[in-house]
Amino acid sequence: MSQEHQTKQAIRQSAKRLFAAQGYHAVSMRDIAQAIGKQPGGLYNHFASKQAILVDLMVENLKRAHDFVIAPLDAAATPETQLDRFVRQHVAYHIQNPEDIFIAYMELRSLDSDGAKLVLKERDAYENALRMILHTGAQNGQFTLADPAIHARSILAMLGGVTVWYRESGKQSLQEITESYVQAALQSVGSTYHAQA
Amino acid sequence: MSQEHQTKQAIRQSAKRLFAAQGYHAVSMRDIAQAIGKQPGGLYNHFASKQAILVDLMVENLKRAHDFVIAPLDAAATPETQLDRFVRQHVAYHIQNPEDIFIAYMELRSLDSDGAKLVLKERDAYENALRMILHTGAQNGQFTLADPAIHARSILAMLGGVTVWYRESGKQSLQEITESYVQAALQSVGSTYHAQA
DNA sequence: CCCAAAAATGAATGACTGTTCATTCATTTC
DNA sequence: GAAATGAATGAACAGTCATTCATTTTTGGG
Repeated sequence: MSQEHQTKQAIRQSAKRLFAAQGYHAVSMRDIAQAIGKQPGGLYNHFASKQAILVDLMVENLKRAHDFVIAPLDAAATPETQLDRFVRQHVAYHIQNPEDIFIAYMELRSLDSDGAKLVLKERDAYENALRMILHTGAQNGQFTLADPAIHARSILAMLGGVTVWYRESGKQSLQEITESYVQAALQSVGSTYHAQA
Repeated sequence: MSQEHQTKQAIRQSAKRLFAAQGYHAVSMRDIAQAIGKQPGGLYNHFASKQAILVDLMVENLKRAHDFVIAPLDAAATPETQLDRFVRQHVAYHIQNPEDIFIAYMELRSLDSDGAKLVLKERDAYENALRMILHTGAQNGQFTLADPAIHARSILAMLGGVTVWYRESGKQSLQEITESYVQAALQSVGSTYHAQA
């Protein structure tokens, strides 16, 4: 049983690394098998198809992101504090899981219709949490924004760039980058709240 | 001669549409040929390879973006006005050329080393123009930002989301979306400048 | 120690890949 | 009207793709 898990986990890890580096369609089952020192046929003892590996990676990623970013938020805190904490955790998760994040952004279109349904359900739950923070903040007057949905997407798109930036930047520390993003996110919704690390 | 251009342009258009919809590796030369009602072998009368088609699309896109967004900027204007105009033109170009933009973001890794050199040269010229605006604004005190380079990338990443957002949003007009992005971009660098459409 | 179940093998399958090429066709140039 | 030019054809090439499967090997529990 631990043997089974070992191989299955090795497949996950290798597939994740290869999909992130080259893209789903550019990676073959032979590549994945070779990366773990096995024959391609054996992969089908653990996953029904190449597509099933991709779906597994994307769904598991979104569940872990939700547990790490959304679940710990204090519903009783102010919207500014919630947004502050959201950005910090979101950025931290991005930095800690660059390959998962890259795959999540790039390989949505490589999903077939069944897989897309599962993945999008998880993604919507995540986005909706941010929308609610902005919505509440706008209602209470702490935020200045025309539409919570569009600002939520704008913030997520902005934060999505952190992976690329962090990789290419040598000079900035993770803390400096995080503070910049917290500042940019808070200012983008017109908040005068001062970030607290 | 016009016959040649007709077919070559038809290849460009079909390849652009297919690459944007399915991704470079998911599209075959047969798919492109079929889309223009020709045989696959004939494509090689106009492009040396599949890779050459991708490079052609990406380089031409960046040259057109530069002509449309960067070139018209008034170097004598204030950084706030320049950033305002940059965002408007940038967003407009994104909305008007969603397929080019999608390919530019997604298919960088599908380039071989020769093609990547050509494409990245064009991209750097574009990014550098925004960096200079932020740099000048920070020096003159109109902007509040720790690092022009990181804020430039953060803005570009934020604006990059406009294509996805615009496609999925039914309620917001292009003008409303543009104003939101101008506001978000200006606020993200701490400017108190009021956008003027 | 045995035996059932799981895992791995390695060859085979048919379909699809980018690319080449001899040939044909249409159009333009002398 | 002949010669030249470039575009299009459609078959063929060698290679790769995801997947299947009969077979062998490994494993863990009674």
